[in-house]
Amino acid sequence: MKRLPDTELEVMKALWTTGPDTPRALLEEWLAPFGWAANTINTYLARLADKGFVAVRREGKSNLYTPLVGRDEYQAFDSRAVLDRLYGSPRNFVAALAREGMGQDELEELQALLDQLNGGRGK
Amino acid sequence: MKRLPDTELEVMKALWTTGPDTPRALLEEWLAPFGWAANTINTYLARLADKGFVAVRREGKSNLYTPLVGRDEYQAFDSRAVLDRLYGSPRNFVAALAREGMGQDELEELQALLDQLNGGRGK
DNA sequence: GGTTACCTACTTCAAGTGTAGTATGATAAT
DNA sequence: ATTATCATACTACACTTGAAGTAGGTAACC
Repeated sequence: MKRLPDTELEVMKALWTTGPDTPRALLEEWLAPFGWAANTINTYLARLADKGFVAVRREGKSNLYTPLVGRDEYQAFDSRAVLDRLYGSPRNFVAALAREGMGQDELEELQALLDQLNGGRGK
Repeated sequence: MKRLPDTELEVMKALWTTGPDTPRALLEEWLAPFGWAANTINTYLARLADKGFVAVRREGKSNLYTPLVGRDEYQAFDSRAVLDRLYGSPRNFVAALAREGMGQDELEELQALLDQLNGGRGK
């Protein structure tokens, strides 16, 4: 797997949220804020298809694109790539966030998750 | 600040580790594993200089490059960019790592950091 | 049944990245 | 001085990414 560029990732995020969908619907329902031309979405979807991230199927007059890589799967891959690239360990990553000023809410959320990850394993 | 491409980041990592240094020394001492041609380093350093990440100074017969952006500073910026791009919160990022299989050691390190971040704040 | 509207496939184009070659000037070695 | 060496600045070039334009098919419209 390879890391996706920003724009393609945005399209994937839309697909992960909505499930299989047409370019037009994606643009109107999820990607409107980017202000892309209709064709632009098609370009990104074609590239994602090339890379094997989505499948294309003809559905009536439009194409229907289906994600082939799940959000969880991609995140698992990407998060590890992030560490390898610059941080080395989860600890260093979170330390960097802390320096930048992690919100109190974020900190608590994280703590809760850690408790769960550890507690789940039974001490 | 903008996120750096992989190769430029590798050069910055070398500079962060070694401090101000010449291209040749960087290549031989830190970047040899990449097998780059000598000129390649120069290109990356020139690009980093353009972007304001390093300063150049003439030192005898060679150039000496000094990092202008600190590792901590860059990491603080980058880590937040990572969240914005895909995860939304530290929690989600760590959850992704956990799915991918975080090591026991990594987990403990992280837990210790969290204790410290929280404990330091009293309570 | 020609025009309109929409859709996709293909092409384009500029900027950024990965990687290095060439030209040129200074230095060191004969 | 002449030549071999090395460092730097500039140039090159293929590939990727961000963004969209164009061409050509099908369906709907009147």
